[in-house]
Amino acid sequence: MRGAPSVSEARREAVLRAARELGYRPNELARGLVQRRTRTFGVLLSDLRNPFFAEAIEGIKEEAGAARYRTLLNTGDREPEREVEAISTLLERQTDGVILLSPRITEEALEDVARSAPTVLVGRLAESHAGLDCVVNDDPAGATMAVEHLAGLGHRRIAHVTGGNGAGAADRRRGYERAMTRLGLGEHISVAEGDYTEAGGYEGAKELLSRRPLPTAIFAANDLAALGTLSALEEAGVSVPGDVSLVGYDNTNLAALGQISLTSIDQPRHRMGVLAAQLLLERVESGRTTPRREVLKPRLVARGSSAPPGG
Amino acid sequence: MRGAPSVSEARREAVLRAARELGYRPNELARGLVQRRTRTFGVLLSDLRNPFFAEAIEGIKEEAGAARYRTLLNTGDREPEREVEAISTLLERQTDGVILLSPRITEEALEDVARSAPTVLVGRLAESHAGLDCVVNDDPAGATMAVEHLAGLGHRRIAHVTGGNGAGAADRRRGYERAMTRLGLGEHISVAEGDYTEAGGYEGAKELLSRRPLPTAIFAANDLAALGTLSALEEAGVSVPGDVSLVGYDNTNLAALGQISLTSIDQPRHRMGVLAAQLLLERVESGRTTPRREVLKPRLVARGSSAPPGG
DNA sequence: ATGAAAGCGCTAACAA
DNA sequence: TTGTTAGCGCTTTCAT
Repeated sequence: MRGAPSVSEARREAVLRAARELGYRPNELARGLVQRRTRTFGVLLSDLRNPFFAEAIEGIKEEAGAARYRTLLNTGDREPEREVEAISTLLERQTDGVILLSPRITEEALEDVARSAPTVLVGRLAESHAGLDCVVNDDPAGATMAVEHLAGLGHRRIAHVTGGNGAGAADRRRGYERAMTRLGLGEHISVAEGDYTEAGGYEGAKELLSRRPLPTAIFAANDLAALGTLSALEEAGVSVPGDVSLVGYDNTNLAALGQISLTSIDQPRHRMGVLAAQLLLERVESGRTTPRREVLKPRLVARGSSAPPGG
Repeated sequence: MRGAPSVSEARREAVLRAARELGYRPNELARGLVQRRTRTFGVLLSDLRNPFFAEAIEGIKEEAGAARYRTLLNTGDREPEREVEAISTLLERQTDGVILLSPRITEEALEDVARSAPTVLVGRLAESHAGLDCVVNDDPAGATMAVEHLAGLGHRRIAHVTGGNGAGAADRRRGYERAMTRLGLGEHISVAEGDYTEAGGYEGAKELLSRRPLPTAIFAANDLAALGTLSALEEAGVSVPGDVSLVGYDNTNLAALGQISLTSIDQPRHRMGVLAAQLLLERVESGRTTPRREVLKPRLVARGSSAPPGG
């Protein structure tokens, strides 16, 4: 009898002590089966290598923990199908709800998930609002900030390494293209595919370096891609910010490293995690079903990787 | 009837189709309850910010997946008590076994876990062999390599920033001290506490910088700590490797970044993950109970952060 | 090849 | 306050 309402003190202690001695662990499976809830949230994170998620998860755990919810993590290694599987693993264990951090799964798979359990999507907007909440930073605005920052420094040939089919990548790319057009730099739009990873950024940057004229600035879709870009530039003997300025996205701890000193667009990760957990709690505890969207403001953090061209 | 031995094709298809249409998901809790096994491994990782674990987990997932085992992750944010809780969350959901990646929990808590379920400890050796397997790299040997590398370059005042109470940190520290003594550099032993994080490395390096004479080389207990050390050095206007050489541990992707170019001791992370999963599978499937220890060889990867002193 | 019944470890509802 | 009973969704065993 765990946490029963009316049991004598003596008995409770005796039982608890005995349990401890026997190394008893309650079988949460059985408990969950009868209670039809497990007080557990499932969290899918798209990439264990991206430090962006660590802080978001801290926020989730804080908020969930305060409401006495446990958290279970899983990852699908950025592969849509593996992500679906990873989410299934979570769902089949009857997590009361799931938070999907920047998943790459299709809209269809997303709707399947949302139909199965309360779902909060982070880092990406669902096309259909069907019964799931979204927490994002304003990607188009963030991309615009990056472009305006570089243009403000005097750059015109500003290129972009995308996040491929990653969460929010399309919005960042569109934001870049629109900002360029709006600033009258439409003819200088130059886009290379990446995929939110270091390797992807490296390949994207190589592609950009093969084009002429060379860009004087590059906006990478996230910090990881910016690091890959940095490697490609260095390898090609292109100095940063001397020859090419660079701006990333996420403002992870990597961007802040002295040797990297990457100008980056900050997302309020911790806050996003907290918000995601709150939204999920609302759905699970208060039974809210009307979908909600939270769009947070990004913020540019200028560092050493961006400077006027030809500087 | 999932995967039954003898059901007519027609029926099977019909049922499967209907299930799909209804969005049916099997309740693995119920299944696990009756089968008394869940075909799920729990994995605790100590730090989501440390890219070291990403590859180890890939290895685990590969090997476990091949044997049709699912994987569930959790983290305790490097706090011993939270780790215990995170492991409980895993265990109470009846994971068939757990893999603990560099946990900070006490030996006692570790034994509790091992008593509850098949357990494989990675990154740290258990004092008692009681029914759990260990997969580690040879930390004393790795630390020795770091010291010998630096001494070979001509350094004598080689200091060490520790990993605090982190997994394997004590062994790395001892390896450092012994190697220094063996090389006749005992009087130059200088140790500052860190904790396997960037912040810890930063603080440890600040401490070292406050001592006189300054070291000409620093061996940091892991790459994250080395990054923190790098920040502290840069802040103090100390150039690397000009004034001070630096060696890390883990050889994460961070060490390989061109701007960082950190000499580091490599651990075969992927292999360690594969091995851990294999050991756990042996315990779970073949019922092995005799404990095993796998000690893998580390390897020094020299990069730009280490050079002869006064260079 | 299919249906019926028992039971996994737990909690909820009720009776004593 | 305590003991008893039923049943969560599934698999397994035994009849049919």
